[in-house]
Amino acid sequence: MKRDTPQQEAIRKALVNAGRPLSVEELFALAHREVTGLGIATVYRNLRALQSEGQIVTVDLPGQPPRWEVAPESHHHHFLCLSCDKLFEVPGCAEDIKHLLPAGYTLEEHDILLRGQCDACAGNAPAARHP
Amino acid sequence: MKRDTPQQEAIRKALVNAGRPLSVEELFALAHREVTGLGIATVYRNLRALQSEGQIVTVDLPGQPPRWEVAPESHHHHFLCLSCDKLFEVPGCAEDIKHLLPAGYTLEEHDILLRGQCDACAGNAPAARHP
DNA sequence: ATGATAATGATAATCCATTATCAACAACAA
DNA sequence: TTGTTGTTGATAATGGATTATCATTATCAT
Repeated sequence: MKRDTPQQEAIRKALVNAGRPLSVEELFALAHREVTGLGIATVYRNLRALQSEGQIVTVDLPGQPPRWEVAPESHHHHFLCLSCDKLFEVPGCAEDIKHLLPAGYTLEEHDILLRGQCDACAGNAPAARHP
Repeated sequence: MKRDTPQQEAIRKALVNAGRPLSVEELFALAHREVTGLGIATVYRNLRALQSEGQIVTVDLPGQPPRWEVAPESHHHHFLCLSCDKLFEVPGCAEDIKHLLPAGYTLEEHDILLRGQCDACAGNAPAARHP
């Protein structure tokens, strides 16, 4: 029977509190603050578990290992900061992507990835806005 | 001094003739038709060489090894067929992606990836349109 | 409080894509 | 034609992320 552990809770809460997709490394660092001695294997294990429970989903980026976010409630895309390498959720969508579709092709899914400087790295924000 | 070889030419021509980004596997299969005995290491070697010459660029897809296309002349994005796994170039861009950008963030780059059925797989095309 | 056993942490093993190695081959200047 | 040496093909090695293993620990129904 399933059991609750501090490790599980630390990992789940880190994802929820972050409010943005986390890499395994980010997640490990955050959860490790709560549970000293946390092992990386436990992070991977619990990520898989949370995924199969439908609580979280992977965010695949070009040329990078996947990140993880809480199962989204609404359609959105992502912004990757080229300075701090943090990934952010951006709500909404670009309507006119459908105009890109060549004749004869059918569209089922799409991804949009924006890259640049996040507010903190662009110098527009107080420090530690995204801890 | 640099030397010309049938392997080099087969690899470069396969990319040019394909008219769309190719994976290493696709490229290897195509070039192997021209040069029997072609080794996979030669494919990787020549891809790197063509890249450093600026003739080709990588196309990074989420969760997949990179593909390769001839250095683009104009801004474009890509369409991935969920049936045949071929990647196609789609010209143009979605103008209103800039509206996605949160306040305080600055945009430097963006990627758009469409997914669905290509014309051949959607049943709209004669066979072998994209050999 | 205790026993059954799920979960953990350390780390070895695996998986895949890519790169390094090196003997054999082949391009090409002379 | 020949010598130099850039290139190739086969394959071992590498690198990085993820998974498996297993002894130990900790949860929780009883």
